[in-house]
Amino acid sequence: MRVSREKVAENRARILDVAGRLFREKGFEGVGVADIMKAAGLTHGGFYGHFGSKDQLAFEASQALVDKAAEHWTSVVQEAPADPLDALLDDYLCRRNVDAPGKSCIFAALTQDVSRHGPEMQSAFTGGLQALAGILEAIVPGETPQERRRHALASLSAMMGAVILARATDDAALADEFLSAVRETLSEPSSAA
Amino acid sequence: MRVSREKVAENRARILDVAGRLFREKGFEGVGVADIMKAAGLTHGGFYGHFGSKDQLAFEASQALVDKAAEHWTSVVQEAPADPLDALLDDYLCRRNVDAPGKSCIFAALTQDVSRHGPEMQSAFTGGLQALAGILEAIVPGETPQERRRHALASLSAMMGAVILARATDDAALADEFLSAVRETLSEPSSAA
DNA sequence: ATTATCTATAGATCTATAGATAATGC
DNA sequence: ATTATCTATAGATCTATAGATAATGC
Repeated sequence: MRVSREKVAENRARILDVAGRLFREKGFEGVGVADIMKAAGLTHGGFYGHFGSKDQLAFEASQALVDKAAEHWTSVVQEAPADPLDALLDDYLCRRNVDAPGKSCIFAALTQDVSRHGPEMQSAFTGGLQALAGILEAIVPGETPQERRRHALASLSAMMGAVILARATDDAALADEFLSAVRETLSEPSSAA
Repeated sequence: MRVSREKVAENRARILDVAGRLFREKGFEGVGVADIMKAAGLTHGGFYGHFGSKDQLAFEASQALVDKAAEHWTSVVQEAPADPLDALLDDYLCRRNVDAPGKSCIFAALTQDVSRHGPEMQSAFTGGLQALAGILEAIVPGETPQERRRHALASLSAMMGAVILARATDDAALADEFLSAVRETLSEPSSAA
């Protein structure tokens, strides 16, 4: 059952896409190659024609999601030139984001998994974090570049921390409190101090 | 090879202790029952005399670590009545904490794993997060209880977010920046605003 | 006699590979 | 003829259990 060259590229892209979703939902170790291929509508054995190993897929899918996150943040900021920080906070700190890990930020879903992985994966995450920090530096309050850098990294920690904690509780009210607490704290100009 | 009743209790406690360390280091799915028992100096099969399943061990070990975290925070705060918030920030946002996940805060190590688990585990986490939030509420700046509550949840998000992100990067300078950014932002009284 | 632990293994699952199959593309 | 996918399976690993072993505690 050979397929056209175009279909091959399509299949590879679909495997990457499905893997990105399942990894974010279940973690790298919570999903197998067979699960991914089945969700992509292909057979288990066909996987190794596209990727050398599950680890290589995990790396490529993660790199793609890291890049996608930076692109998404850039577009959210560009589409709201009047109040880019508020737009970003609204976009990130929302229930939809908390409830759909398979469709949202890789950092909120796989950071702890990545910290247990090898240096390639951590290098991809480092690049993504620097990119997001750079976007924030340009829009957070602060008198000096140092102040804005510090504020950007603290904001990044709080935003991702809030979503990560909100997902781990079965108390919906507490989850919402995490989101709104960070939302309100970061949108106050005085919090830059 | 039967052992004394006292030894049995000791063995059970050691399994829990070793499991708590290995789970924090490698995640719930990254370590097996055999690994845990070997690290505890016992054989694989003996496990099921102490716990009904791996999942039950994961729950009991997590509950114990959640309780331990709240006790630790309480003692840190009590030992520095002059500046409890600074003491807590110093204790939490440090390299030793980042570098030794097996010995430090369960929330910084297993929160994303827990968000993929069942409601019992999430319930244990919820209780722990409320306890830590309560400790923070008493020591963060803020005029009203609402303001302190909000500040406590935002601080919790930033503290845990910083350690989680610091662990996922291979760039030691960036990791330190996350820690110091949150450290400095949260210790400034004006940041409560 | 009871029972905590050990030895051995069943049964399921997971990654990866080998060879067969069948449609594309020279 | 080439090659992307499929079928089938090897080999490793993981959870859990059954029966044997040997030291405790009535």
